[in-house]
Amino acid sequence: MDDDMPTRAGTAAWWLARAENAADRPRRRRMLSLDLIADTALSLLDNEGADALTMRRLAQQLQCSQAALYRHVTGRDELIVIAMDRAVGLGLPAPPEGLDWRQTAEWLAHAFRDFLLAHPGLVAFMRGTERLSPNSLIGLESSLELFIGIGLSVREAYATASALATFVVGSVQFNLGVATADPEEQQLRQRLYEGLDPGRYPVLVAHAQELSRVGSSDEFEFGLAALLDAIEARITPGGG
Amino acid sequence: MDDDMPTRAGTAAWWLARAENAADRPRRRRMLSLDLIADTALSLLDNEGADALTMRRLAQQLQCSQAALYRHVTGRDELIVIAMDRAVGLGLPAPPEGLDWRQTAEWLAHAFRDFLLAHPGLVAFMRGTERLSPNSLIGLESSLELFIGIGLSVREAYATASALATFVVGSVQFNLGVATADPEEQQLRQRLYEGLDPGRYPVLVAHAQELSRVGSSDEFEFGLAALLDAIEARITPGGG
DNA sequence: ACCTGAACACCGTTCAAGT
DNA sequence: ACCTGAACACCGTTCAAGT
Repeated sequence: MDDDMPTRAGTAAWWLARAENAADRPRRRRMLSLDLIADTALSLLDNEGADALTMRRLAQQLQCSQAALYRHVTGRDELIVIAMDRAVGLGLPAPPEGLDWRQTAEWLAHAFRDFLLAHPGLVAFMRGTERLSPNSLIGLESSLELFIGIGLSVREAYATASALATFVVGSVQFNLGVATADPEEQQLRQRLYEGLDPGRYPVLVAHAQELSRVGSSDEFEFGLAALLDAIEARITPGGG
Repeated sequence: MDDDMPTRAGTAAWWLARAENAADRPRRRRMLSLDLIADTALSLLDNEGADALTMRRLAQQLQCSQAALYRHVTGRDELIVIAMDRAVGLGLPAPPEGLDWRQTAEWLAHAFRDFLLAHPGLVAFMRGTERLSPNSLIGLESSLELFIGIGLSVREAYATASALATFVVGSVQFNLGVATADPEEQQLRQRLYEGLDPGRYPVLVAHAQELSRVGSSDEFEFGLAALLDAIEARITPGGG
């Protein structure tokens, strides 16, 4: 019906259309390719930050005209979705053998978090539009196998995998501009808490120093352990 | 030392400077005020989406010049942080009386999530820069009181409150472009799963229909329950 | 058939010039 | 003392014109 209406990048319809058109996509003999563009976008993000990901700079980096990019990509949004799929592939390596389900989930969560922390330019662009991308689906598939394998229903397994992914990405995103580990930042935070009205913020004022020292890893480890505990409770008879 | 270097909006140093300068901020007798600007920004976000939040459109909406905005705000980033603080204030109403700690936390999490879902234009701008804002600190203070009140340490209480906030915001953000409840979207997702290579994606192919029906609320409710269970385990002797 | 220069319609931010 | 028009240096995207 509306097949010729432009579809927002990242939607199911968009991924479907991509899969169906994979065959007759232009086989380039030139240097410029979608893969090269996506890789260049990622390195631009790493080297110069999120603001540097513009079509102009990308073209400059690739030594082509801006317009040439539009032969491989319908626009900036699509480019971002494709670049994020690549990033997911890089951030989700295969876990080591011989771990039990909990260790596996924990290992993957830490691996992806560490990857995002090492590439802070990426994380601003993770908005769920990459959830249906090939590499995300590989991650989803193995998570589902893992959780169905220990006895969760398909629905539970999906909700579980999804909540874990949400939490890992969300906790990095939500701490992007905070620098909780920097001692100077901590001291400023302490001063901020101490200077509050003790009538309205009694706890923050009373525990200013201790609170200013809690970092984003504390938050992450608590949340991750909580989610894993909940899975464990769900597969233990009498639990939950 | 570097007090006259411009500080990034949302950092502790920035909020500190704001608090200290509160006294001698210009008392405007004109219509234009920071509050009005922030409110207009929020309504622009609601009515026209995230892309519409530009200094130009804001000035147009307020019937002033673009340059006039810069008398109240150092730039767009600062405006966004301030607007997000307003949003947090609107999204975190006081919970009803008579609830126990778990019901309270649950109520607040749902209230904030519902608020974000009702204002999808906002959530893209929540990146943690508003974590130290006045209204966020009000929420933090009351969460800390809640969790310290049931026996958690200060550190645990902070990590708990933080993880909950992260998960609520993250789960909305991570599902922004997904529309999991739309039947048409679900059907497209099912087709996408079904069309995958059964060798590489056996679970996704086998359970395509069921998986395509799981929505973002399933994910949210699982995660929220998990976090609350973990708190409960931590305060129950012998738990955790 | 393929690529590009140049344009279009936007941005955020600044500042000389007005009143 | 306060405000603004107009500019500056950028954007994403398009398309007539080149080879």
